[in-house]
Amino acid sequence: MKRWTLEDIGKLAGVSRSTVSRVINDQPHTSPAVRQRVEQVIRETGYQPNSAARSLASSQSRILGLVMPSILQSAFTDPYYALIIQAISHACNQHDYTPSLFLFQSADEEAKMSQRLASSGLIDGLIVTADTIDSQFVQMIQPYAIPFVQIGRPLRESATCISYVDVDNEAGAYLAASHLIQQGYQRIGQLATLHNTAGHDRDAGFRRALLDRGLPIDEKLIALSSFSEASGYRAMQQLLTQKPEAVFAQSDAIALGAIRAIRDQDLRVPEDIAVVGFDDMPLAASASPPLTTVRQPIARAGKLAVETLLDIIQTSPQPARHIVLPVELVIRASSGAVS
Amino acid sequence: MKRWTLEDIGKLAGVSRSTVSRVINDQPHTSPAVRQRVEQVIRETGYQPNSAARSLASSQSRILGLVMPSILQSAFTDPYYALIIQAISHACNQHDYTPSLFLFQSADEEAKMSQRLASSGLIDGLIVTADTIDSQFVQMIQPYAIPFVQIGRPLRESATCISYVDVDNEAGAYLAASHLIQQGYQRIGQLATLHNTAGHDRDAGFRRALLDRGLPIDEKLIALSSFSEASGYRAMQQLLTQKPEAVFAQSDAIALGAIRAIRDQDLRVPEDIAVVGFDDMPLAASASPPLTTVRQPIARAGKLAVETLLDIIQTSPQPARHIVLPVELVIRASSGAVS
DNA sequence: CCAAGACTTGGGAGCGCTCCCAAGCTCATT
DNA sequence: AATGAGCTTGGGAGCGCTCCCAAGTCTTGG
Repeated sequence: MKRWTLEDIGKLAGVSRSTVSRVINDQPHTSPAVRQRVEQVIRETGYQPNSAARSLASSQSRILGLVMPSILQSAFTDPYYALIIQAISHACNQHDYTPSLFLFQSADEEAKMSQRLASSGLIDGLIVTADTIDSQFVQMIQPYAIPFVQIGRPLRESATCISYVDVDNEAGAYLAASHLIQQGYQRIGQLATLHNTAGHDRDAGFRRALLDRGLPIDEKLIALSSFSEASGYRAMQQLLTQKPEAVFAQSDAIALGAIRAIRDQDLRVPEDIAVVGFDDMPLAASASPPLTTVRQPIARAGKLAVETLLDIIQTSPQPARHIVLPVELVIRASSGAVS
Repeated sequence: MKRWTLEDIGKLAGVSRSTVSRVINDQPHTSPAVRQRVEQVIRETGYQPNSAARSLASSQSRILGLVMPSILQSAFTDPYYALIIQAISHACNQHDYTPSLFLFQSADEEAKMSQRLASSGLIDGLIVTADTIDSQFVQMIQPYAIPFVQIGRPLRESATCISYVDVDNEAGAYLAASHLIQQGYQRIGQLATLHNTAGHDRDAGFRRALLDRGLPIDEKLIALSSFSEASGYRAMQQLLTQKPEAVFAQSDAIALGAIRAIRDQDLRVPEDIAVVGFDDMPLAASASPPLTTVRQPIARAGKLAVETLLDIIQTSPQPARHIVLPVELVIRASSGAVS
């Protein structure tokens, strides 16, 4: 299969390479007849412009990088990441950008790669999933001019100058806890994680709902987990000693682990203990019983992250963009509600 | 942050750009003293070579593409894909290649992109997860010179000229079914998928084990599923009407769905029905009960796919490489074994 | 009719690097 | 002493494209 160049196509169509370039880049100032002739030759030859030459001449690669810092490594099988990656990939396809992936195994690797990602011209911009409390990656790339968007809220101290796309975690947890309270439950536990800002915000929303409804906050009803099914199982086993009537789990994976722990004690969901999750993963609706959960618009977040990044690349970095997407409560059987 | 060029670094170090190029590319014929001087200037300036210029001049991008055809779209949250992607990404990092991702939404998109992927110089090679029966993507790129490796066995007709990395699915299913037979079970069901070659091979191994041990194959004990937990649940519900004593599920996700269906009927695993899966996903060991399963070396497969592709890129496409990785049976509680 | 502006086209130059060959120096062998 | 081989260094050229400006043609308004 022959590699054609602009010059080749120009000769075949009887025009210059400049004209061919104008045609493939949809620029004005080419007559319709000439345009048609060039497009015909392109179709017949299967010509594809050389990516490296385009990048070098135009100073942009049309490649976006998706970065996952090393501390997310063990959580990577959580469906949340598959859904985010899928949404980002599809959005890139829509906009004629290529997504590339940077999954790091160590902080050293991150330090080594950050400079190269920011300076080599390999990528036009970055999407960073870095709402974890102790990730340094964003700090490392900030001195450079490379455009980036964070998925998840940054810490408050740096939030003003960092563009991010987040979901309203606090409101979601508030909805979940309020729903359980409205169902009449008083001893409401939480399976919480404090590794990232999402975890903190969900914890805050849970606490606010209890306070707003005049319920006391019993710290013994809050067990720490990480965002995995197995970790949720262990945390729920611990929480069962406190005899909660209901439990809010900060993610669906945690919720499924909690359900498994409850059933392993021959208790029933929701008859003995009601459960609410957060995410509305594909698995939630088909769980036993179907899971009441807070739906976060993951696909939408991924899409918006790409679009926000392209906006930054194409217009200007300032002002920083802060997008917080609404969540909604999806009531199914696990909370004992009659829906 | 200034963008430095080879010329800049050469001037600062008092050498030509050719010498700087030789230093950053680890080429011989540069004196140690000069090398050191250049490296010092590089450290002080933070110089990063421009990727597009390198690609254009050297005719290689050092970017590998990972392709997932559109029919895998709905299965993408299966942890198998996260693990494969993670392994591929890490192997790319080790070899100083950048992974890029092509998740397609339609066959049209695939057709449109195949030519560009194969011809634009954007990527040096492709890894294709395309063992599904009706994927056309591999056929579309074959006329081009682009190096590629398939993950999963191709159909027999095209197997000789396509390089692939697979696991021994047939042997794995044989082990699983044999284990159940050795436990004394006679009415052994299967939750099967026939969408891809892995599914076919696992079905073949299951059948061969039964035949080898003189057990009849009862087609009513084989229910069709796809590779998801929910689909496994539904298929198991169907299979329960046939009263199996044990069941081999072609993946861990299917097995977890089967376990849930069994428990929803107030039956116990393994006391009432034994279950064996395939994959050894992170979830398998921590399931209730811990899942007996066939471990496939996903991380190893992903790594080998990258290394095989680099070998093809760096040496030659022929002969095609066929790598089949061994699997192993991991005995836990779900099959009723005393381990 | 003339001048100015808009449209169309082509060619020079540059983007930042790698590849390749020429030139110079040093060392070893005859 | 002369010659050849090996090492080191530098500069020309090219990779394939985009950007920019010059030149030519056509249209419109005064």
